[in-house]
Amino acid sequence: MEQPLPRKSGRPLSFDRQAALQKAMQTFWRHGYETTSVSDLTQVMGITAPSLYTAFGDKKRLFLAAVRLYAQPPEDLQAQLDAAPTARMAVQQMLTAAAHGFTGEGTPPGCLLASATATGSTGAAQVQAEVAAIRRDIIDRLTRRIARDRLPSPAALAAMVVALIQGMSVLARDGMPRDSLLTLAECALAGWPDPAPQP
Amino acid sequence: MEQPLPRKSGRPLSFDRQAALQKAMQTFWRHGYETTSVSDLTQVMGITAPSLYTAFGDKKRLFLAAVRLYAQPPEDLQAQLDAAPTARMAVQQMLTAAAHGFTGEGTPPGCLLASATATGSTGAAQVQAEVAAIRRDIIDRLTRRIARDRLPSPAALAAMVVALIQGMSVLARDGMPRDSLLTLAECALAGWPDPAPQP
DNA sequence: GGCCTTTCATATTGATCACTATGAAACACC
DNA sequence: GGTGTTTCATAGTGATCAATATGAAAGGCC
Repeated sequence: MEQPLPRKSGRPLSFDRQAALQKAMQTFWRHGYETTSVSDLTQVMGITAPSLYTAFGDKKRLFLAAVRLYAQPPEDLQAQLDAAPTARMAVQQMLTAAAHGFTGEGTPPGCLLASATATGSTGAAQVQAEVAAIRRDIIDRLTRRIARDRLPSPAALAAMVVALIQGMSVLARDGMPRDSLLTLAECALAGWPDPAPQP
Repeated sequence: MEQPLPRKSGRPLSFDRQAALQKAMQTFWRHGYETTSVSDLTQVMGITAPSLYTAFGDKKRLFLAAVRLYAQPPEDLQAQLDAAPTARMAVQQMLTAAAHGFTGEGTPPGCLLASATATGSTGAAQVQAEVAAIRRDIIDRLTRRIARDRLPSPAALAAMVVALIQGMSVLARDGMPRDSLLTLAECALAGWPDPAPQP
């Protein structure tokens, strides 16, 4: 995190920085990056605009901090992929987690990464690119995991899984219930290719 | 269309209404609903704000007109589904068309329906709902076509296909080339269930 | 040409946008 | 208590938002 080092002196923060970031994340999650105003953020975070700017820099940096809070760290995903006995089970785990995460009771529907920067003005191109890089990283790691199992066309399979997850976010936002998303994922996994015979 | 009937008298329109709507659609397609300003629209449509408002009502109605211009009319989709020899081939047709449509040379990447209202402020809820209704209609029609082939869990299969298409839009926006999207779709279709034996 | 209807270009509306200048207030340290 | 540092609340910055008021201009119809 780029969290500034704790000051040696001066008036202390009057709010919980992490809790405020959590609130900001949920708001970006529900309403998107550009379609969330700083006024929305200060209201939900319970702080004033100057406090927001001194604590987080600006709206863009606050969003990126929210993304880092939302997204699973790359090393965690890698550990999950490595720990899974097969690529198929790793994918099943990812799909199930997505179905649950996109339909949480206390959280907005869908996936922050899928929706928050789905569109934007030209000024938001950099933020969009950073989120796209996260998706690419996920596809790359999943591709390598699938290749380890010697399945055919691992890159296409990995891209298919990520596309499916991002699309599940759209349907979740449309109101599709968790059960439907889970059976949907089950259907997709039913067609997963059989492992190649070991030499 | 809610296009107003041609006036009997008065000063004629000085611009091509359909061409202007086409330009507006492309802009909403690239930059989204709320993240496209009326100023952006007038600039790209080559008309002034009062002309836009007299010709299209307001920003919301202009967007909905752009959506109707973009989206395949329901009866066209139904005709395609009915004409396809199997549900599998209908799905293959949809996925291929998506891969091509999301990576057109002269058009923005991705799918207008998938991205333009992916997020938004509370004031855009109605517009989001109208786009969601289009997706639901597609899922419903595809479900019935799959059920006609007596495949297992047609609703889940249909939802999976639509999710995949919406996710392909995300990857297309990330810059994924057409070939990759096509092989991705091929992978998904490889797992399509076999038709049940005819009684 | 004169009348009616509609669209035109110009200029603006109040609201909201992201962001900040200002000075008082709250802590650590001496 | 005094000093230095940082955050606080208040208020406001110019820019841009969606949407319009205004009156001139352009056509059909008589």
